[in-house]
Amino acid sequence: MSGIQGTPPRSTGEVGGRARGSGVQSIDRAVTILRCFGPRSPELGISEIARTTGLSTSTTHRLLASMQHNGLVRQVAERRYALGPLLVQLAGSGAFPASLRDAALQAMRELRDRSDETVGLHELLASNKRAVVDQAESHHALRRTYTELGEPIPLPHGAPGKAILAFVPWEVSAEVLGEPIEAVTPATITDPDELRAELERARADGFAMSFSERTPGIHTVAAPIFDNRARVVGCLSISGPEVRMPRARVETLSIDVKRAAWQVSEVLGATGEAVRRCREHAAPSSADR
Amino acid sequence: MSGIQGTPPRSTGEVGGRARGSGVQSIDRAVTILRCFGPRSPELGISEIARTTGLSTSTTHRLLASMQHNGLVRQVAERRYALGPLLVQLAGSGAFPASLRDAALQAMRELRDRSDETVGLHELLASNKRAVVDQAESHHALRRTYTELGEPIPLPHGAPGKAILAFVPWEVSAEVLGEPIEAVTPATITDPDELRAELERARADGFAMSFSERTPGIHTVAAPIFDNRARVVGCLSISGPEVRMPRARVETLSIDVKRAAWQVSEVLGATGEAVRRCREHAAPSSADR
DNA sequence: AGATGCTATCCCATATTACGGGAAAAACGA
DNA sequence: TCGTTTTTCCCGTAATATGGGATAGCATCT
Repeated sequence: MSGIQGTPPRSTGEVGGRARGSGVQSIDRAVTILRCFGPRSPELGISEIARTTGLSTSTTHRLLASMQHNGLVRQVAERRYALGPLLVQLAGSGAFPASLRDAALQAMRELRDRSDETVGLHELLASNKRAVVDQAESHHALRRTYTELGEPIPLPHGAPGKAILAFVPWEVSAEVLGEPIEAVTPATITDPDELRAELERARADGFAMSFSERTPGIHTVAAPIFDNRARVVGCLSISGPEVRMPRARVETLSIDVKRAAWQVSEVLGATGEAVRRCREHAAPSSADR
Repeated sequence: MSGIQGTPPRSTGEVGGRARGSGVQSIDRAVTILRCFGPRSPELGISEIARTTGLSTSTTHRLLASMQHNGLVRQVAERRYALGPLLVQLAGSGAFPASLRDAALQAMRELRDRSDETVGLHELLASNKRAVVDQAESHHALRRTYTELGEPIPLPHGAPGKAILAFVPWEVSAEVLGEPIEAVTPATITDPDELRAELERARADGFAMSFSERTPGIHTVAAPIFDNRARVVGCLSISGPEVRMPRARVETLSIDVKRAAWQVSEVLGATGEAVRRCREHAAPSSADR
């Protein structure tokens, strides 16, 4: 700890505790610094940053100066730094997938190829319904095909709707659950309490299932997609005929859908923590109910 | 050009042509790479990046690997890179000024202190009107004071409205200009053609003036504020009594308002190029009119 | 007011880190 | 199939970034 020599050997790296070997130290460190900023601490001083990152103040100062020069951070006041305009610039530059469709395209293909069942992309509409916005069709002769692209569908019908409904803010789900549910197949869940329990389960598992609830003979798994503001924006689903989709397979596939949906969420800038917040806001804990 | 020696001295720096001395080379270079991505080229290969930045492919490869590791870029396909999720994450993390007010606060104070006249912050509403959302008052005994905070005001009335109207998409301004304009003072511009000419001028100059057009005895300069999607979101204004605000001073102050408004725009992530696009979209060139 | 931390900034000798060339490997196009 | 372009890997080199220390500016406590 004590500086005996003029210049002791530098620490071998390791700033934030992440694994070694990413290549360029300065970039790691710069990102570590950027990560210090958050909703809880939108502004930071140099030594504050130095302490949380474990860097020396000299280094922190130099990095910050360079980052400021490049617009990664800005000096919001004397001895006060905040995230810089470059980030918002790039985020809004149009270089990002403008639509959910673009963001999901690749993941959908992969998911379809892995399962060889039809993959659906569903989007939450402002009207608190959902619409199928894209599909990647299975190659089987007998397969699910979405003919109703863009058509608004009530959230309580089918796995995709349930996957979305489970993560929507509770004010919204309360509103949706307040209205009577039309039975479109014999298996449709019409009892609000039963649906509530189903949603609770979906929230815990991170996916929802449907066995002929909306279309007779079709079984579906769906997992939600989040954006960078921690809101559900839609979901991915795998659908197929009941002959190929017994409960066991549906449950197996749930792992793949979840992974794929999460992959899309990441592209949209979602973070684990953000989703946690979302989950909490969707289910007012038993405390305040 | 020919590699005579084993390792010739490295170029003295200078990647993108920007001035020297920012401090940390790797950060400069990383940002230069990030800047390569844009609406025109959302995906790039390594050698493509190396060519546009002037870096060697080795260096580019190493930097990219590190940036990918940190989420600054992502590999969208084999040999295809795009901007990474970290950017959207940080941009949406809530560490940014949530409101126009927050973003403008500092600039407003500075502008007020420099001019010692009342500075107003105006926001474009969805209803195609504007509202005063904040003010920094002059210290003079005789000064402009906004009493109507939050009140919707038609865009054709006064300098702030004109500054906004001049940069709004032309569909919108066409709609606003289609309706009759109520005269609220003798100086109000009610002739659509006259207003159109005025807007054209404001678009060219980057600011708008008003001499008792909305409130008798008050002269105002205003300059627009843009966001990271290149949309006008509002404007800053300086207002004062006519005795202190002859045309000459108004014109002088226009420089300060413009600078301050631009400063706010930058905080919101606006870029020069984005604003150029905005300007073009606001004024369909004589070609297509 | 004076004293005492704390923070930001600057400078410098040092060697660690990142550099670019070159070559192999892999993908692409013909 | 072969030639070309692009990506990846390795390595010796020195340029680059590093951390310590010193200075000066603030804020808080006594």
